[in-house]
Amino acid sequence: MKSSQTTIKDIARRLNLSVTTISKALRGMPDISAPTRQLILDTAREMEYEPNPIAQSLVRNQTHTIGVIIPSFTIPFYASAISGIQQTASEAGYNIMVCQSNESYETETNYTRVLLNSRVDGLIVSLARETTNFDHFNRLAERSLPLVLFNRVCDAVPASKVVVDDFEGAYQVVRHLIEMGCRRIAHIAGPANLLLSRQRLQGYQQALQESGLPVCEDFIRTGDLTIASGTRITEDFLKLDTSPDAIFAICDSAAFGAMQTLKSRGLRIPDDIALAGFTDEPVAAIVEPALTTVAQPTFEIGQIAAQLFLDQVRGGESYQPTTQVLKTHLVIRASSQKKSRVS
Amino acid sequence: MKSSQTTIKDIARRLNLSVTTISKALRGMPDISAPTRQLILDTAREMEYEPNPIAQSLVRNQTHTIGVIIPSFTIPFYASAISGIQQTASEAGYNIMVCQSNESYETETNYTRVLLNSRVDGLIVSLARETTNFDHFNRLAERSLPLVLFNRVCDAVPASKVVVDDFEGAYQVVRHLIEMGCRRIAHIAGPANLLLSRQRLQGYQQALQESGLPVCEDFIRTGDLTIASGTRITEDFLKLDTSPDAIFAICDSAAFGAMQTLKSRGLRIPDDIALAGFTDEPVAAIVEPALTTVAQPTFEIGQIAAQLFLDQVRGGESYQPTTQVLKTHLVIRASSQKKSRVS
DNA sequence: ATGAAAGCGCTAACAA
DNA sequence: TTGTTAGCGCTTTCAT
Repeated sequence: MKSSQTTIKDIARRLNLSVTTISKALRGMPDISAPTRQLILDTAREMEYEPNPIAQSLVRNQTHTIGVIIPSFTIPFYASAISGIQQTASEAGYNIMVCQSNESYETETNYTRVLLNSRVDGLIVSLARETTNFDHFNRLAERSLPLVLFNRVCDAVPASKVVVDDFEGAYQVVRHLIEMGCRRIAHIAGPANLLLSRQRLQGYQQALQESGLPVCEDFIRTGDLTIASGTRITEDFLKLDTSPDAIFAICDSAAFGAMQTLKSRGLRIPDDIALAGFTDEPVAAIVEPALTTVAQPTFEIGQIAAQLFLDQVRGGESYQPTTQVLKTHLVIRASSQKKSRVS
Repeated sequence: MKSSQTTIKDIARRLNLSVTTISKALRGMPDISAPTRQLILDTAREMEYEPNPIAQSLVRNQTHTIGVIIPSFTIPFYASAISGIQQTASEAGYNIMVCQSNESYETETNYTRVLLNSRVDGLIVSLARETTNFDHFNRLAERSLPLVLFNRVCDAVPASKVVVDDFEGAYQVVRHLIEMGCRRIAHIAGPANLLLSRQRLQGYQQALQESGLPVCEDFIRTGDLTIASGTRITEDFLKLDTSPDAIFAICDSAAFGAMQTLKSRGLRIPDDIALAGFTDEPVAAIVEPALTTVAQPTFEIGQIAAQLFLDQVRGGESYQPTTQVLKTHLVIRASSQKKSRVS
C-alpha cells in the first residue's frame, strides 16, 4: 500500500470543486472568491498537500534546477564558491546539481550532456584545466540556455562571467616581493588556455618591468596548478645558474609544492627565498611559514555567479552577457617578510 | 521561435507509426519487429532524440536523483566523500543534489523538506553537529524512501549506515602515543550526540586503561570539531596544574587549532607535547610538524554510501538496513615522534 | 507486431 | 467566480 502524496485532484474531490479552481486558488490567482480560496488553502494544509514540481516542470518546461560543473570538489576555492552559489540559488527557489569534471575535458562534456538531458535550466561552469574546445558550451547559447562562467573562464564563449582582477592581484603581490628586496623573482605559471593564467602572468611581468627588473624566460615555467607541478618546477628553478630569490606561484597549491621542495633542500623561507601564492586557501595561514598570498572573495564569487544566472533567466532573450571583475586583496604573511628588512 | 527538443511524437509523425511503437522500440521491448526497431533507432539518432526524464519521472514516480545533505562543502572529508557518492551514483544513472546544513539543525530539516518536495528518490545524509532530533528522517522511513547515513550517524534512525571503526582508530592512535612515551594524554572530544564522538572517546579510554594509565576527567574536554574549539580547549589544558604531554584531537581541524595554541606558547611539538588528529586531511601532511592522524577511506565511504542507497532502491520493501564499518589506518608523522625516543 | 486510449499531476485557454 | 477541455512527454494496459 503505497501512501502516495496528496494531489490537487484529491483536494478537488474532497471539496467538490474542479482541479482548475484548486490550482488557481493555490497559486493566488485573482479570480477565486475569498471564502473559497481560504477553504482550499486550509484543506490543502490539512491534507499536507505539496505541489509536485515534476508535473510543474513538465508543463512549464523549466525545472528550477541549475547545473554546476567545477573542476573538483576538493579544491577549497570551489567548495566555498559552491556554497555561495547554493545560497543565492536556494533563496530564489532554485536547486543546484553539482558535477566535477576532474579537470578532464571528456568528463566535462559528458556532464554537460547529462545535465542538459536532465533538463536543467542552464549551467554555471568553471572550466577544466585541459578544456580548449568550447563547442559544448556554444551549443547552450544556440538553445538560448543561460550560461555563467566563473574563475576559470575563456574568451571564446559568449556568456556572463565572474572573475577577480587577476592581473592586479598578481601585480600587487609581485610589487610586494620587490619591495621586500627580491630581485630575481620566478613565476610558476598555469595552463595558457585559462585566461587567469595569462593575466596573472601579465601582472607579474608588468610589476617587474615597472621596477626595471628583467623578465627572464628561465624564471617562467608552466605547470598545471597542482602541488606536484609546484615541487617539480621549483626543482627546475633551483638548477639554474643563478637561482631565484623569490617565487610567485599561480595558486596556493603550487606554492605548497614549492614550499615542500624548498624545505627539503634546506632553504630558509623567506630569508633564502621568498614565496607567494594566489587564492588564500585556509591552509595558507596554517603552513609554516604562513603563506603570503592574494585573497579572493570565493563565497561572493559563487553568489554573484548565481545572481548573474538568475538575471539571465529573468532577462530572457534580451539579456546581454556581462563580466563582473571582483577585487582581490594582498595578504602578507611570513613567507615573504625577509627578516633582514624588518625595521 | 523556440527550437524545442525532439519528442517521441515527432518521430512517430515522421515514421507514420504510433508513439507507443516508438516508445517500445526505444526501450528495447521485445514485441517490435527487428526492421521497425532499427528504423526507429536510426531515426531517433538522426533527429537527435533525447528522452525527457521529467516526463519519465512523472509517469514512473521516480526521479533518479539522490538528495545528499552534508554539514559543509568546505570540510575536506565531505568534498572527497561527495566525489565518491557522485561517481557511484553517476555510473548507475543517478544524479545527486547536494545541500549543506552548515551544521544547523534548522537548515538540515529545511533542506530535507526541499529535497523531498523536489521528489528525490531518497537521501544520503551526514548529520549536522547540532542535530539531536531525528523526526525528519523517520518520516522518510514511513514513506519507505531509502535513507543512508554516513560518518555522522546516530542510533536513533533505522537506516543503512557507513562508518569507520572509530573506536579502533582512536584506540590505535592513543596506543601509539603511549608507545612513544606519553603518559598524560588529553583528549579534545566531540559533541556527544554524534556516535563517532562517543566511540573515539571510548577508544581513547580503552587504550589508557589497558596501559594502566588513569582516565582523568580534566584531560577530556568537549569541543565542536572546529579549529577554534581546538585552540580554546588546548588553552584550558595548559592551565591545568599538570599539563598533558600529548593531545589526541577528535578530528584534524581540532588538532590544527591545538597546534596553533601550542606553537604560540612556544611549546615544541612533539618534544614538549605530542599531537594527533583523526581523518588525515591533505593538510595534515603539510603542516609543521606534519600531523600524526588516523586515515579514513573518504572517497570509498562515499562510494559505499551510494551503493547501499542503490541496493535499497532495488531491494524495495524487503530491504534490510545494514551498517558497513570500514577500517582506518594509523598514519604516523612528526607530531608524535619524540626525538628522545628515536633509536 | 502495432496502435488506441488512458493517465501521471499540473497549467492554461476558453467557456459558462 | 467556477468549470471544461486540452495538453506537457512519456508509459502502460488492452485491443486489434
